Amino acid sequence: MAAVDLATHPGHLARRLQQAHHLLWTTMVSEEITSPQFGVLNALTSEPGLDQRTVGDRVALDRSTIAEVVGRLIRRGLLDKVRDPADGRRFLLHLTPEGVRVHRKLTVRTARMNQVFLAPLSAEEQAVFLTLLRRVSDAAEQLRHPAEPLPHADENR
Amino acid sequence: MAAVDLATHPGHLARRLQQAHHLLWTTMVSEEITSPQFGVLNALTSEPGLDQRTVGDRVALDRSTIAEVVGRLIRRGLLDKVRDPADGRRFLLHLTPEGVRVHRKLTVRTARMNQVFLAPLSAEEQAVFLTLLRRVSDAAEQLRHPAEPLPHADENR
DNA sequence: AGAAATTAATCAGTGCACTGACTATCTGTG
DNA sequence: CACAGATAGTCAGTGCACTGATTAATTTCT
Repeated sequence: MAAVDLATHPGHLARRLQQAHHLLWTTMVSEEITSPQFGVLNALTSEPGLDQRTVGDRVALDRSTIAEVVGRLIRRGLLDKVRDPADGRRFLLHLTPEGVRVHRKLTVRTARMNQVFLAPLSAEEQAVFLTLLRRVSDAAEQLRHPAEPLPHADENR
Repeated sequence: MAAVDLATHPGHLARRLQQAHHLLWTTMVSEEITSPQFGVLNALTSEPGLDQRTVGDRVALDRSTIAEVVGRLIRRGLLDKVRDPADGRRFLLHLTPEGVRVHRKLTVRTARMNQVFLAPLSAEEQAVFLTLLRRVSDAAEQLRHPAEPLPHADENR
């Protein structure tokens, strides 16, 4: 007995939301380029020449994952990376002309997809939804990089 | 030039929300048992003897993923599966005593974790947040199984 | 200048997630 | 009863995500 209702668990709903998004993305945006990959292209559109780690920060991909995503984009010829002459640890990333083209094409499609995705909500609800998503995500992000020593719950009180 | 703001993209925020949840889960609930694994234990707590596919439906895991998750839970001794004598295609799943014990322990911790996760929102905001998450996810789910107005189509409001 | 600490990136290992192909079993209709 | 279609589960392949260990380059602190 004592089973809980997963529909009241934000973590479960977060996973379902991502599944829903994945479904719409692959049908309405692209089967080749994924949403995180688009995020990388987008970051390098506004800030060309960023290093790998900083791009990861911009699109919320950790150092291991950003390496894989960048690798795939390079293999597809959408990106290239060169060692930073000023700091030999870094690789600087730039979009190729093809990368620019793909980003532009997908930007239009993602806009349409976002509309469909949020269509079940009214305009005001959509705004609230995005704000709440941001607030919860940002708050947890603070825990990862604690600005202050966080009140870590006592294990067995 | 034409870069978009990912903070307005629900898909990006959904991914960030899941990352946030993962962080809290591993620190506050368990490093061994994952959230989807808990979902499976929970489903079998309320409905023991379900077959694999149905459990997958309950916790939103597709047929491939549920197979892997179930495999891990069996390896950990929290679950066992037996062929359905009435239908040789199916495996029926049951919690082991250890599985019951783990589910009970984690249930308490997930409740605490959910509180922390949603703490940045007021009580009313939390309710709104969960409702909006459900509505968007459910709507996209309709697209997967093309809507057919059936009598019992609205199982759960 | 030289040792110590920091930082960027890689690698190995584990787990979730989806698709498409395949096997085995069951069901419905003629 | 037989066979076509549906269903449960597996398997191979790809991609995201996190951790911990390692390597190489840079910065900081004596």
